[in-house]
Amino acid sequence: MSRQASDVNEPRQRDADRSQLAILAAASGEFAEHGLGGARMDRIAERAGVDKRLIYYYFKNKDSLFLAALEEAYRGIREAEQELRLTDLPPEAAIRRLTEFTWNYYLAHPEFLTLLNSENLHRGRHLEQSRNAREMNSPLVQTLGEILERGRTAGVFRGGIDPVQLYISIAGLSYFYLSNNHTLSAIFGRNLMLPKARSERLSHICDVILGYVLRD
Amino acid sequence: MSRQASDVNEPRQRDADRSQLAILAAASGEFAEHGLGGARMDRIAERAGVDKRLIYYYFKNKDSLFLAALEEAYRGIREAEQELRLTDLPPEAAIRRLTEFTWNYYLAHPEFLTLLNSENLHRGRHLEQSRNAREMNSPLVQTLGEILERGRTAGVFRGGIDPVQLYISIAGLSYFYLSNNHTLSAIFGRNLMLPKARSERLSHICDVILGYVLRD
DNA sequence: CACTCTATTCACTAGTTGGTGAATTATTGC
DNA sequence: GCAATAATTCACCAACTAGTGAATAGAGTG
Repeated sequence: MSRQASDVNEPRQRDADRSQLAILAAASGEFAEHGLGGARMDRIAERAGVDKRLIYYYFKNKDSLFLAALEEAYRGIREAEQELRLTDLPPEAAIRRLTEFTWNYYLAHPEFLTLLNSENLHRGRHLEQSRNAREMNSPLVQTLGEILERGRTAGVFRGGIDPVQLYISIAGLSYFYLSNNHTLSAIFGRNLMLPKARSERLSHICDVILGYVLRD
Repeated sequence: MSRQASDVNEPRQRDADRSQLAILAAASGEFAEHGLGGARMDRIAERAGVDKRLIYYYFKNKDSLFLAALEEAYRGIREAEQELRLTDLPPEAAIRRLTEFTWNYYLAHPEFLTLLNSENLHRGRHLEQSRNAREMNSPLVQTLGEILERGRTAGVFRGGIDPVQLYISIAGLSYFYLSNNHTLSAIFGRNLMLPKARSERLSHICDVILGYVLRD
């Protein structure tokens, strides 16, 4: 951001970068736990160990802070996805890996799910103002398209699959289970977060997705 | 609730039933639009055309009101599902019908989705206190189990399908697309709510689900 | 018609809540 | 070492917000 961290580890009193990062992390947690409406600026300040005024100094207001947290969340998952190196894998392995990764990432980052839910509750009005939202996410669709094309020409995948539809399905099968696990566990009377239930879910998802893309 | 409506249509000044229903409907809308934290009791009163005090008279407090709205939402979808008469249909047609119904119901009742999202944000703490949540939803799992069994013995479905997993997948494929349509539309740079996109989605979902349940 | 109960309204508050003006201190460039 | 600038703190507020006490007015009953 503004200044480079010095290589010596002397405890600095002032550190713009660290403050901003602390605020962003605190905001992520707070927004994820309480939603945009339920999040409290005072609480974010406290969590970040920073005076509340500083939040407004670096991030204009609550909505801008929310957008910053949201963009950071997308950056996180897309960065992790890039590291999968799906283009180096055979088509079927690539799809399986993406599916498993998506499940595991959501599982490890529940704040990503609730952040997205909040943004959708507000009709995507924050993301609308973000100019780098689309370009941050388009590589994924392109990679997926290439995998599908490779699979099709190799004769292992069926043709005519829309990469966007497929990605939404891969994501949705994990997302819904994890995001709604409390209501689902309640209405079905069984704890869906037990290790056994979770592994059964992942294998079910893989069955569904691979059963769809693979040529019969 | 407390009193029967008279069969004549004279405009009554006082009507406990009508007030409660109006409050519940207004609460549903308000909670769905703003979430639990963002919902305003004053606004609910205004939407219901009722003094705010009346809300507390009939529904203790905000949380109880939210639970009431939530239970009402579940009652709505489960009631509609019962009317599908899935047990009268051949297995494949039944699954297709349930899948299409789920999509269409979510599409027509977006408040159902956001209400559930809110409840999950709050870790299902309202639904936990509801003692009729499970029994309201169990018939669906039973029906689905019967359909799967019929399909399997008829040789058209594969075996070993968990009805809960399948229902979560059927629901999830529609839910995620519709609930997160704003962020998805933004990051993929294409309007997912256009009629063409919607019909493509439904047909994709049917392909995925039926491709999974049908024996190869 | 009076009486009782229920439905509804009115006035009010204690505690928040997002946001800000202005002072203050550390850091950095000169 | 001295300005200038950036980072941080402090005190404060107007608008809200869930919730309540108490008064009031219909509706059914005898």
